[in-house]
Amino acid sequence: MGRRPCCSKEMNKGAWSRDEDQTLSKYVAIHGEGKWQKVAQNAGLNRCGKSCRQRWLNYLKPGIKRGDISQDEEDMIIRLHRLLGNRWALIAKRLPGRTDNEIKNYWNTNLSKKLQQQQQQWQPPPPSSSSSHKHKNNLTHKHVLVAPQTPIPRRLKAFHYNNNDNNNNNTSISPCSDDNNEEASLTDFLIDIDDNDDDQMLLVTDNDDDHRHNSKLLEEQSNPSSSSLLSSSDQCNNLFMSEKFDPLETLLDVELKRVASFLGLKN
DNA sequence: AAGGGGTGCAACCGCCCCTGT
DNA sequence: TACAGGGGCGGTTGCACCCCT
Repeated sequence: MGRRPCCSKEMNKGAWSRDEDQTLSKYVAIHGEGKWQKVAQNAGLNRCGKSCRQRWLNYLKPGIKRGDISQDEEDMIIRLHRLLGNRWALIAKRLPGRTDNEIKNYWNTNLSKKLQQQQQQWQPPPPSSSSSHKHKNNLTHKHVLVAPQTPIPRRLKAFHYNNNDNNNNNTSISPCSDDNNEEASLTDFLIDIDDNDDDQMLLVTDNDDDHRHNSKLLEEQSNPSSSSLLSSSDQCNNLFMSEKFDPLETLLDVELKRVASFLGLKN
């Protein structure tokens, strides 16, 4: 017994015509988004509901930007991808007007190639260096791309809060996964490209100050009234149960401040 | 001019999660 | 609690276009 296809074979497929775009745009403008199966039916589009949704969200929705990804946006994509892996929807949320599909395509066609090139070309600068080093394709070594070393579980539900050593404040937070074999620490991917002038690229480890700083931020946000008296499992549960707390969002906020600083942006 | 290979990107596919019943 | 359907998401495909020979 195979899976039932979501669309009949008689549905239109392939590129959308201008008429179809107009029909869909008009319908959504009047009735709003959602209920995509009904959109397809009621608007008279011989298209799968999913196809309508994708067309609207990726191309027709007002405010969508097309092409010309700026250097700043590229830097942001690189940093976010390092943080999140292939979670394009989350990355897209941080880039106004950009869609997950566009970012995914941009990564696959441009950035992944740069990654490969840089892994071949980049060599660590001498320790005493005080300026950025230009490489081919005009990237400084500050822009070195680093792929996640461990795949992130496709969807995270919560984070484990590990308090390994209370005396040493050696705490860490890692994602909880449905599949223990896939468990990975999000902070494993936090690679800090030094903003200082010493041009050192640092791998953030469980013992790193930045990591502890991020973990502390997570801890404080999840439980402002000091969680130090709670057990690890209680703290994990608190993170999980808090409606307002989104671990990835929080890590993103921390990371975005660093990116803004890195790019010299004030806001 | 032709055709073969490479590239970019729109769109499809299928898995997973959430929600309603 | 179990199930079904819809929606969200990431991976993959297929095609149009471009460039090179």
